[in-house]
Amino acid sequence: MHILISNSSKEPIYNQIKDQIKKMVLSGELKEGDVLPSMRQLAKDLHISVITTKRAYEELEKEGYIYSIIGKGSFIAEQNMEMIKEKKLTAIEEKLTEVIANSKEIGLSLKELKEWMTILYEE
Amino acid sequence: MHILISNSSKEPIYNQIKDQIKKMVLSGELKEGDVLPSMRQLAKDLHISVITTKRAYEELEKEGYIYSIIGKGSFIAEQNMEMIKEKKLTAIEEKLTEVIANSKEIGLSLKELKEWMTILYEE
DNA sequence: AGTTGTGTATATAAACACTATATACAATAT
DNA sequence: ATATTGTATATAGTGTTTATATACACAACT
Repeated sequence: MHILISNSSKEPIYNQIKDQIKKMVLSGELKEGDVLPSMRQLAKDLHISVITTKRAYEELEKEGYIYSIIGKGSFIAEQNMEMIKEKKLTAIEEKLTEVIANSKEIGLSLKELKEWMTILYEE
Repeated sequence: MHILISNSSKEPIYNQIKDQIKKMVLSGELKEGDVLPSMRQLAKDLHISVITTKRAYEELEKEGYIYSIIGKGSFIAEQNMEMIKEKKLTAIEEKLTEVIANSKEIGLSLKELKEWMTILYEE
């Protein structure tokens, strides 16, 4: 369970924490039931305030990645992969719809759009 | 040339002005060379500061909708379709990049993405 | 030339949002 | 009981956004 933060990064600390934990969940490095460092411990390790780790964990909980229990600790939540996927798919569809609307406005063909996407995908 | 502002709106004043002028340009109500109210006159009419009208006009100029000449006034610019296209292309690229990032996270392949896009495009 | 009407630049104020914090409170484990 | 866990409240520091006053620069018109 290694979390690093960069003070020079423009990303806020709580976000750096969130991203790293999310990544570990998505990669399978962390699995359902796994214990996370306590807010206080993590705060001590990173030399930041408890409130900041609290914020990171709180948002991760809202997004369904972890859950916390007073007196016990914080844990990786049931991997509701389907749910996460669903959310991302919805987001993708929304953006894709906008992209297509914009493309049609300026007469960008489906073929051109696909070619562009291929280039971006492979970068 | 009627511009109205709402003080209760959450939209900033300079943006309300911008949007209304843009709309008139895009609808054809205002055409190349048409004279806009002077910054001072508009400020007086709307009971706001010149700096605010200045900001609206300034941004409209940056976006290519109008141009201003010291001592003369502000005018509707040549309708530069190319420029508008360029902007849309940039917007498309940004969204497409996000779409691809999201797709990779959940393992959506380029092929699947293309198929999806085809469906959305043809709807 | 002088006056008036244009747009412009600088420095500032006020409101708001965001990030991070200290400190005290509440529940659980031992 | 005591230590360890998460939680709630109130606050400080920072940066961004919105709007302003005031003085400057250029052009048109007597």
